[in-house]
Amino acid sequence: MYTIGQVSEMFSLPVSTLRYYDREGLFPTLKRQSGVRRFGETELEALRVIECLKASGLEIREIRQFMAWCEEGPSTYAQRKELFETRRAAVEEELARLQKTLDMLRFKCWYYETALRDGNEDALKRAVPDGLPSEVRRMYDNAHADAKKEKTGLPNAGQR
Amino acid sequence: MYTIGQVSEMFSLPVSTLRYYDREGLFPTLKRQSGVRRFGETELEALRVIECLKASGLEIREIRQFMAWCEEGPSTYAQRKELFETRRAAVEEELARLQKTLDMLRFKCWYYETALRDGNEDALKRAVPDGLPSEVRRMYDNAHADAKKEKTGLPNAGQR
DNA sequence: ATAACACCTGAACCTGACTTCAGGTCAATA
DNA sequence: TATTGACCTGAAGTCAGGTTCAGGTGTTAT
Repeated sequence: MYTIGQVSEMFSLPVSTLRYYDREGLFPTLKRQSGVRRFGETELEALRVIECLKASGLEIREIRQFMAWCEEGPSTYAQRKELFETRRAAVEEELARLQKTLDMLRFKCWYYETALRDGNEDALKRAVPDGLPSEVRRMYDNAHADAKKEKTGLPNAGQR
Repeated sequence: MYTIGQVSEMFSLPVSTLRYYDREGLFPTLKRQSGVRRFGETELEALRVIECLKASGLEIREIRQFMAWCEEGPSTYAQRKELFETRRAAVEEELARLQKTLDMLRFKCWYYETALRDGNEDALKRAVPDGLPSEVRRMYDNAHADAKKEKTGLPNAGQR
């Protein structure tokens, strides 16, 4: 059993955030000893799942819903499974999106390396996009290909 | 040359967002004809870069800084290059983080598929983690390996 | 016993990124 | 000519996800 301070250390999360999660109903099974929260294995695993679902783009209130389903028992297996399948698809899309972002960034890195060497963008501006080295051209093309974007609900896939 | 409405269509962004970006100084070269914004190729490319930098975790004010550097000419090549290199590293880390998230999600999908088939979690709870099929075990282990997290500044890597 | 320390609460506050609102301009069509 | 539709502005509002604050409790080292 751990105190809030220990859990804060273990997960590198501010104590205030853990209290906020609790207030939001993310630890339905959390117990107290004379007012003090005691975190057990259940809560640690819950926290892992919370971080995972948050990274997958879920909002706090939806995570609370999931935790409520867990409390309800076997009758909600189907909903929980569906939730994770939806999240998996969302994260797979997000990965593809980030790959594209990465190609744009790599292209820009190459671009400014070259500009810095040349001292200006003159040759560069003439070369883009048809006179680019083939590997650079690949990045450029991938970065500029606009895929129809779907809203997958990944508002916070990164973490502060 | 395009109107704000056309650009809104092309990028699937609300008109209000484009005006907000303009207000925030993200289109330093944007011209107007009798009060009406006219977006040219420069602005479209700027918008592509904005979306890329946003996806990489940059805040609006830092994107504005970058746009200002672009206006300043060759003397800022080094800063711009460094910015993109930092962003590339951040996105590479984020990709790794998302991969781990994905393994957790895949594990949970398998878990609830099994629970749904069994009607309960009894056998499952006994199997985790040592009695898991090897592929599932791999996901579980990767998902539960805690890497030291660095703050890479990717607060909004997903998009609404 | 008194100070230090880690915990507690409810309420107010903060931030970033938009969005909405109220009121107005302008060009083209019915 | 009058109405429609797309544009404009500055200011205020919204929302999620925390964080901070003021004041209080309880257990352990000096």
